[in-house]
Amino acid sequence: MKKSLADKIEQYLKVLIDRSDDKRIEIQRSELAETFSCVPSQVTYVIATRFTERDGYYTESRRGGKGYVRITRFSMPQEGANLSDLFSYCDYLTEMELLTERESKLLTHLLVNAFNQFPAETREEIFEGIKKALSEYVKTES
Amino acid sequence: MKKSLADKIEQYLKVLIDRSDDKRIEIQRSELAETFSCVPSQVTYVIATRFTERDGYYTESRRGGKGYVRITRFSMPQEGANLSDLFSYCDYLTEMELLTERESKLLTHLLVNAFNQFPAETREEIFEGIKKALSEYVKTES
DNA sequence: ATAGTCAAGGTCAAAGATGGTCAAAGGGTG
DNA sequence: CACCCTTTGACCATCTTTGACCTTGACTAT
Repeated sequence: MKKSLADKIEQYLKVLIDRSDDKRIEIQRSELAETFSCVPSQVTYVIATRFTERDGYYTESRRGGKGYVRITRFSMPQEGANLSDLFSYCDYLTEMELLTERESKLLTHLLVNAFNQFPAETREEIFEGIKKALSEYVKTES
Repeated sequence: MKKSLADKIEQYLKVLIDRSDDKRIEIQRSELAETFSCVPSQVTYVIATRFTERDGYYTESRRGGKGYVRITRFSMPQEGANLSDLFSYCDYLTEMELLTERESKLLTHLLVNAFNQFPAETREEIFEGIKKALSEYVKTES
């Protein structure tokens, strides 16, 4: 897939967050713009479209000298999904009104019942795949 | 019988999919149109008529800068039975009004995207499990 | 304290870049 | 000829990139 500038900046920031100790980074908008040779508002755009609460992030910022933008990931990272993780993710999506009660119930039913024949590690991989696909889905679907 | 442009584009895409690792390709509509010296909507036409769900393909796209069209083949000779089975089962449940359109779409997305890291046999088992759990679900839910 | 200056970040709308839709025109085949 | 599939193009929807203008906060000179 060809990556747009916005995609690249998004990825860059997500790697930074992954590497951070507390899933939180502070950047300077203009500095990042400089790094990617773009206008500062491009950074604002990326944050506005890819680091929303829906996506599991919240942001704070301060203007003026020594300003910053802080991004914190509050939802679970992609790795190591387990059943209860996915449950809370479903709950979360339901609260955000990205899934209906019924949809959440359907998913929950599947999660509990559909994969019992697999060993624990396989199930974990399955859950991980579902989680990723689910987060893609809610992004495009509302 | 003479091969139409649409036929050529179809063949071209199918070769690309065959060669791909995961039976999934991403193209740019306008670029492909350029390659075949035709209007972009020709590509849309080919995809709409020859890469349907019935044919065993699933497509997604994104507009705007660096947009793309992604085509996934889910129906490979050996494993196709199950996934397309599940698809038609979803369709069936939707027609019976046991699932909503949106629920069916959500499931379809998960089916196509969540399990690509697994080998075909595992996927088949997964689909089987899902099908069972799904049929239980709709029983309890009505 | 007060006001001025400058260095951030924010907003918003326009322009650019793709893909989608639909209906009309074109062409081949029975 | 009639029908169906193909080809085109005008217009639409969505996502990205850019830039002009606005707001805020820290620091400094008075």
